[in-house]
Amino acid sequence: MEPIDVFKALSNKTRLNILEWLKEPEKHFPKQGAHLPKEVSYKGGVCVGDIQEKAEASQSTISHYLNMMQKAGLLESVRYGQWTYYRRNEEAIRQFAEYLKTEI
Amino acid sequence: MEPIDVFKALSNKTRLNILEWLKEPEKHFPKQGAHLPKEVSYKGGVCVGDIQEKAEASQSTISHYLNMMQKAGLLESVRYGQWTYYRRNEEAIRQFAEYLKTEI
DNA sequence: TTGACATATCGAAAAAATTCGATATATAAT
DNA sequence: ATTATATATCGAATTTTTTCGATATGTCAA
Repeated sequence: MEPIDVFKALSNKTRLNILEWLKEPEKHFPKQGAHLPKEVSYKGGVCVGDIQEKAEASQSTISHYLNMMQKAGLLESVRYGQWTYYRRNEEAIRQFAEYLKTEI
Repeated sequence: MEPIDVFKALSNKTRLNILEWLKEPEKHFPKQGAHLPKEVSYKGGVCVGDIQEKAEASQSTISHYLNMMQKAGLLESVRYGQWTYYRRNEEAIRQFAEYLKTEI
């Protein structure tokens, strides 16, 4: 987890929004999980299409953003069938906040 | 203090270094304060030239960086004669770390 | 197996950030 | 006044980021 990549990932309003939305997925994505079979229920994950719709950018842009945020360590993803669900990587985020507090 | 501006300011290795160096100015800038009259002694501030020398970038680039970091709220500056001293804005940095911990 | 849908990847145009040297401004020293 | 020094600002070239539409890949349903 390179701090610089995290800072870059967070220096964009849309990406920052996505991270905040994913703190309370059920609040910001009322329809979330519609495609998820109950038995797997990827806790808190939201599919790309739902995120795209809310973020109002093109599909490729959002896909790119999510990939960037995942590489930075902020998000993690799981694929179920044709859907990819993204959720926050809380442990990594916590670590980053800790790093910021102690090192910066 | 716009979080996005802070994230942008921090998404560059040189600027991140500067912020860290300024945590312990006497350690990283042994000659610091050489120009400062004792009676004013701008606690912990380091002049642009010293920062530039250590950062190994052009004078205009460093001046630009410092200005950017100040606008973001990370640094504050005072001018004494022909020298401008920059130091960390600890209160703003603390606030930012707090924001990150609670909002992100 | 064909068609529909979700997401990822590609390639390119536009916008923004990086970085420099040159120059301007301000102060200090002679 | 002139000269030297420190920093800021300007203008431009280069690099990186943003953002899109088009296309590829993978999965599901009929």
